[in-house]
Amino acid sequence: MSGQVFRVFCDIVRRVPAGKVATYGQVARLAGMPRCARTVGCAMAGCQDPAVPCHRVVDRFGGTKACFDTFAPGTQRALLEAEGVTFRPDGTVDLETCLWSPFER
DNA sequence: CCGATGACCAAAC
DNA sequence: TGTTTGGCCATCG
Repeated sequence: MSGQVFRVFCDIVRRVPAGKVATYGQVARLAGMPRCARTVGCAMAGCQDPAVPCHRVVDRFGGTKACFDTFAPGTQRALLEAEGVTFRPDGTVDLETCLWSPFER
């Protein structure tokens, strides 16, 4: 919570409904910084705020392997599946079905 | 206190 | 059309 940008990211991630996922680039774009996708992940890893569903934020391909440092392997997937998010056979989130649209809620 | 790195993405060559 | 480099903010060392 040291920066205002950080706050913006949290606000956007917080408005992602259960059963939907958002990409780092999407969140960054909504925050007004299209090239600040890295900061989003960094902020999530550094903050880990319980009010911010970091597990609903995935990379552009729907992969969550990069989160193994913060989330144990399979933990994030279990949370998303519990919320109704569908996964592909390759272990990535089905963005075609569960990608969150910023225009809805 | 300063330098380097990082849960990434998109534009440019 | 594919590959490479740049960039943004925060956190770690």
